[in-house]
Amino acid sequence: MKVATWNVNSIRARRERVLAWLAANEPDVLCLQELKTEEADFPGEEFRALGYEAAVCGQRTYNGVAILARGALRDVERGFGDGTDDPQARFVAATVMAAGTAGAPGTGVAGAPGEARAPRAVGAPGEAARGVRVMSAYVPNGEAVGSEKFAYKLAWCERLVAHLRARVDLRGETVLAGDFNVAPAPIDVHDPAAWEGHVLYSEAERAAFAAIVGVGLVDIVRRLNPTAPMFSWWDYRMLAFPKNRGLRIDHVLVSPALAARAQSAYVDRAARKGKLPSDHAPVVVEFAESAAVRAGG
DNA sequence: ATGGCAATGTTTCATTGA
Repeated sequence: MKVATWNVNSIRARRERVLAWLAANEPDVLCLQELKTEEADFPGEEFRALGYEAAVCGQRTYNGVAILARGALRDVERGFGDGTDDPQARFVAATVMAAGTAGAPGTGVAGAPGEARAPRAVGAPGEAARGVRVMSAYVPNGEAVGSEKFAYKLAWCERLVAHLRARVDLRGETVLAGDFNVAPAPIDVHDPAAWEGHVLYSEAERAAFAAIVGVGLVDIVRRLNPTAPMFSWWDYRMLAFPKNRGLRIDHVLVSPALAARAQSAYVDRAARKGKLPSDHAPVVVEFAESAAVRAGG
């Protein structure tokens, strides 16, 4: 199973780039952030033609998140459902059925490049019954430390923690992926001394991120890559990308059951290149097939 | 301390992002 997350900075502006990336990389799950689009304008049919179902929590102009997956999506939840009446579209969850049980690149199950295909059937019975719970999150930017938006960011993270504790089964196979807008440690910042105390790399934000992980999740990209920076975002300005002045702010957090199956993780820097890229690159994690699937169901 | 780049709607500039 291959799972990815990508802040695309407008799905309408990045539609062709995302479609091409899906066709070339064939992840089982892709979490998207910053759609900047209502669900009605989300290009769902084009993703369906590539074999992906979509769960979308959209919004005009700002925010917006989605989950794309090969195979059926069940129990879609938009927002935290915590009664705060928050209009910002920053969280969507869905259960992906039998992700990764078939259709890996080269198997031919997914069809020839460019060939329209329906979502593939579920695989092993045990896997299909259980599924993988996937959450796509777009943590607020926070604008500046001490600002009103910064307070909203910290409060939003507390709401996320409450949601994870109350509503998510972390004993199962669970993925929380997205743009967290927090660099957790010095290794995640190109110049930690310069960034210290600024938004994205302040003590309060690092504590908020630690609290999210602390519910019982694993920062699997860092666990699999203990010494590499793994930057996922570079400023559009100042030649930040060619100079590799980046931050690791997009994360894939997984439950222990899934962490045990994780094999590799990487940032696809190639997707940040070329004309009109997003300022974020996709973060990808690959998992071994579950024991039930390896055994043939 | 500032601006630099990009997308969007409020469109010939302001807002937001990170």
